[in-house]
Order: sequence, then C-alpha cells, then structure tokens
Amino acid sequence: MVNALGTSPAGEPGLIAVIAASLRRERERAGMSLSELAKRAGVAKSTLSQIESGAGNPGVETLWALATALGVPFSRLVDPPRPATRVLRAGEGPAAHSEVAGYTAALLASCPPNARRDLYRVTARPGEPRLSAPHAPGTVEHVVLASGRALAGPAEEPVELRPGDYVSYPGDVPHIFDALAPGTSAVFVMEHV
Amino acid sequence: MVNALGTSPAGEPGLIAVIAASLRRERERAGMSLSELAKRAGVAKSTLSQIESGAGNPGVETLWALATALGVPFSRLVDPPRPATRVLRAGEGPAAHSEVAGYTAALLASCPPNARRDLYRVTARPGEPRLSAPHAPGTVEHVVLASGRALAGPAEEPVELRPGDYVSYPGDVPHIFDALAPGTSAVFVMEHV
DNA sequence: GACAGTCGTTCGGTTTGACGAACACTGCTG
DNA sequence: CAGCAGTGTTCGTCAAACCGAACGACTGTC
Repeated sequence: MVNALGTSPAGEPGLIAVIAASLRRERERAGMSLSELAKRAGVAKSTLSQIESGAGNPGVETLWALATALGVPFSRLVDPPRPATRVLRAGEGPAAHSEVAGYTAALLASCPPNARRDLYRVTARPGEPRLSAPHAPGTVEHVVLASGRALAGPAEEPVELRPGDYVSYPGDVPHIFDALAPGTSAVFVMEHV
Repeated sequence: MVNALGTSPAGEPGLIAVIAASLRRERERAGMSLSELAKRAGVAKSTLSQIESGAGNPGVETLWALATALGVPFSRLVDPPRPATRVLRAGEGPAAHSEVAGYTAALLASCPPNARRDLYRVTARPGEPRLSAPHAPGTVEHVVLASGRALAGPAEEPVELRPGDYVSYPGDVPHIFDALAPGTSAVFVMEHV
C-alpha cells in the first residue's frame, strides 16, 4: 500500500509521512517537548519519537491521545496543507452554475483534495424554486439569508427565512431553496463531514 | 484511557466504539459485504470483522485503507453523529458576543466536540473597527458580505468588500473587520481545519 | 439432496506497535 | 569540573494487530 519510505509509488507523501510531519509541526507549535507531550498524552516517548520519525503504523488510540493532548482535531494530523488570502468580487465566482434561470450559485471555497466544506453565494429570483436532489450521505447544508425572503430547508418541511436568518439541515435528503422576494441572496455552506 | 467496553468513565461512547459503529454504518450504506470491503481495502476480513465488533485498536493505515475503499473521508470514521434541521432567527443567536459596541456576532453553528467549523452572523456599525487577535493556528476565516460595505482581512492588508463579496484569509494572524457603512452585516465561517 | 456460492465469525502463527530503561547530548548551576 | 535537569534517541521485551485458513450458517441451482 505504502512503502517504507512513507511515499506512494506516485510520489506524493504517504499517510505515515503526513502524520509524522503534522505531529511534529503541531507539537512544536504548541511549544511542547517530545517528553512533555508523551507524558500528557499517556504514551511512551519512545513511541512518539518513532511516530515523528515516520516509522511504522501507529494505532488510532495512540494517535487520538496525541491529538487531544495537543488540543487539535484528529483530522489535523492526517490532512496536510493550508491556504492563503483570496478575494472574489460580487460578480465573479468560478464554476457558477445556474441550472434554473434567475438562480446563480458561485462556488466561493472548497477544500480539495478531501472536499469537506464548500462555500457558495447564491442569488435567486422568486417564482422559480430550486429543488435539489439528495447529496452525498452525511452532507449538511447551512444557509444564511443575506437579503430578500426565501423558503429553504428539507423539501418536506422548508423554513421561511428573512434577512439574517439561519437554517441548517441534512443535505442527503431532497431540499429546496425558493426565493419569495426580488433581490434574494444567501450564503450556503455545504459540509461533507 | 478508554476501557475495554469502548466507553469512557463518563459514559459517552469511546473512540473504538465510534469507529466500529461508523465503519459498519458506512459499509452497509455503501452496500458492500464485509468480505468485499476487506478485499477492496486490502485488509484481511478477519481484521475488519474484529474492528467492526469493537475489538482492539486498529492501525491508522488499516483504517485509512478502509476509509478510502469506502470512498469517505477519514474523519467520517472517527467523528460520531449527524445533526438535524435547526433554525435561528435574525435576532437570535446563542453566545452572541459584542465586545465592541455596534458589533454583534452570533454563533450559528459549531461542530463540538471537535470544533472544526464555526458559522457566525455579524453586524457592525461604521467607525468602530474590530481588530481580532490571532486565533488558533491553522484557523482560516471566510467572510461573505451580506449588506453595507466593510474592510476585512489580515490587519496588514485588509480588503474592501461590497455586498456579495467574499474573502478568505488565515485566522492565525491579526485580522480586522471594519464597517464602512451603516447596516453592514456579514457571514463568517471560521474553520479550524 | 448434494453441490457451489456467499455471508460473517473464530482460531493459530507471524509481524509489529507500545512500553520502559538505558543511552548520548545539551544547557544550566553550584 | 561535577552534578543535574532537560532534550530526543535506541534497544529488548511483551502484548496485540494483522493475516490466512478453516469454520458453521444461510442461499440458490441443478
């Protein structure tokens, strides 16, 4: 699966290498010594040393203990990178898909490679409700209405929103966004957790 | 740390129990048999059987192989549940902290226990810029301006936003939000990646 | 009914991760 | 300089994760 060097045949850093790097990075950022972290997490410092050196395949409990002792979420240790400042003007927005006339959605931010959260800006015209098919299981959608008035939420029981209102609901069931007034716009957060 | 029953002394399900449940849930959702998943992931089905039964402390590589074979992100297996529909009216918002007069931030959604993403609704009055100290390292902030006009971003090089504009920037450096017009409101996404 | 196919579980054997002790190294202190 | 309190490393032992094979149960086919 992954060779001893911690790199896959394709060349990108392997899981173990990522964990090793992340662990050391987070530990140093927290200003903890190897010994101290080992003691707090309740693992032998020899174990921690080997993990940080990229040796072997640590158990989840061990890794979990280290993550919590560091005060960081588990996934921080397995996912690699971090982004920078980015601006998108009101008109802009890549991959803007307007399947229904009067409805535009601009993808503001996504999290490749492990897309976990997408951020959309949406504007819609009244009288043209948008019914979405269920997304991937586990998806959660968050909507904050910026202006206008809209009906949003699960298709079975949508909620009427006014500016500033917020609603979240499972995204893996049919759901709807129906503008009730001209100039309706909203911010969508799709979470693939 | 966590006893053999997979439950902590406090009673909430332990890590191993969560993994066991998540794994079985995701596998059944994917319509795969235990044998099939084991073969695709390249792990012995006996190993998979034991993990799903809540026995022992699987290695990260093993778990990673299973997650990728299932086509789900790693964190899906370690974080527990899923939420339901939730509504917060414009006035509402728990834990609304207004440190500066004219500035209100309502916490719309957070992801305990492993807070990974917080969603805020913010309204601010002009003339009272809000300078935030650096947050936890790795934090990323996303801002979509809903109404008004504002200066937002890293303190060194903020960006002027108009309604619908979007900006994201590292949250672990000093950053600012300064309303430039009355009735300015925005949606914040704080990501703890 | 016998056979072949699957399902998930259980059983020895090998590999290996976690542990604790001893290790070399550095910086501080009397 | 000796002593000490840290650092991160390596080494031998033990428990356990992983594997492969064999198992009983259940399903469909000739």
